[in-house]
Amino acid sequence: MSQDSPKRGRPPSKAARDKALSAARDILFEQGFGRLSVEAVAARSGVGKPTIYRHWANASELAMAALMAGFPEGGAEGATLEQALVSQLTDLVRAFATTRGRQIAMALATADPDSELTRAFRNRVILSSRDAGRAMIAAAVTRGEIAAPGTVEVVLDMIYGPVLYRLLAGHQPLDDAFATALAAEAAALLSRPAP
Amino acid sequence: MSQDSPKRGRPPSKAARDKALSAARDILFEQGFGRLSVEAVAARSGVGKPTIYRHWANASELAMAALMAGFPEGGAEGATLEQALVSQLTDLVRAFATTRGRQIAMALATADPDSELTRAFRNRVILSSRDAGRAMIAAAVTRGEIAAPGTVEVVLDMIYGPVLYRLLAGHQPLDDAFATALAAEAAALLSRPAP
DNA sequence: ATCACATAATTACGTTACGTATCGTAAAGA
DNA sequence: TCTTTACGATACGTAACGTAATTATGTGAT
Repeated sequence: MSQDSPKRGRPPSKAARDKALSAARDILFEQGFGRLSVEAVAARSGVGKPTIYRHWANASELAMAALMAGFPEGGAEGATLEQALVSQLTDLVRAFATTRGRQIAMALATADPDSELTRAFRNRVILSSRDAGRAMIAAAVTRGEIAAPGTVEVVLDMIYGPVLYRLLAGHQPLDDAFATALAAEAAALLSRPAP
Repeated sequence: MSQDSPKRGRPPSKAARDKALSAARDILFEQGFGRLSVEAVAARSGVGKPTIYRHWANASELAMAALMAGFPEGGAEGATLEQALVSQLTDLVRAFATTRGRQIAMALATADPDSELTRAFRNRVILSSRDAGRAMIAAAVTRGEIAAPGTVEVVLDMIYGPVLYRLLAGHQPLDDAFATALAAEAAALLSRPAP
């Protein structure tokens, strides 16, 4: 499908799209989410405002698109579950601990939850690590390293939820030490023999 | 301290403050966070705009103040750790699952993290349940119901983080069933014998 | 080559909300 | 009464919104 019309008229300029995204990213890093407006991106990039609105519905979606590019994949490697978790959670925590992290949280919270781009953003930023984690747990179960947990989805929530929690609540630091401790605690609990 | 001046001049009107808060809450529930503006609150409440700015720095702070009132306390009761957790997490999940929940997340993400009111909000909404949880775990340890976990703070993150995680990421439902499953999984993992 | 068409950039517009300043009025203590 | 402080009303300049009209430009079809 989607071979309906072999393209009539002037094609959308990938250059304009990239210039807008790049300007949005610059503004996000330099001035933060609050300063990101469609007008500012238009002014900085030289791309016309209507063109930006042709690509994204509002500033939140533009922000998400800009933040999505260059976000690390969720995968990780390691011989044991704990090693794999440490590696993955360290990457994740580092990505969130930068200025980018709070901006991502803002974009997530602000954006329309049902939007197409919001879903893509969640898949890329939130759920990819989660999927990798699901595979890691399955592998550990097959290895006999841990017993199968009662509800895998809930266990995944317990592993990845804390990262967002610390970012938003800010009650405790979000750093490498936390990533290590979280991986260790999760692995330790899961490694205990099931009754 | 703070007996500096035994009050000169016209005292701030508690009535005006309450009217503004109540109007803000109404707008939040009827139209959501995006529609909450200082102007709208002023128009709806009859309170002057400058008066509102005298009380709160911006719309986010006003929203937090409005949301803070009427949020459930974090406490919970139960003979076993799991029972207490089920009760507490059900309350928490219900509070977040309503429209209010997403608005709270938005206010949290949007507001200045260092603001005075933001800290108060976090204490009230986020950390009170966490503190109750810490007590519940300590009690369960003393009862011999569970072994002492490696890092209590991390375990608390693993219990309460998932709620915010599901709210923001939206990958899985945030409902009573989830509260029950989360409590069960946490209690089951903690109840396993330490190696 | 020329036509039809979709997109580009520019410009302008009406709207909403911002946060501040000024004003005269109202309520308290001195 | 006088002083002080907060009140409501109003007005202001600024910023950004999202849309429309316009002209220019690049591409496939005729």
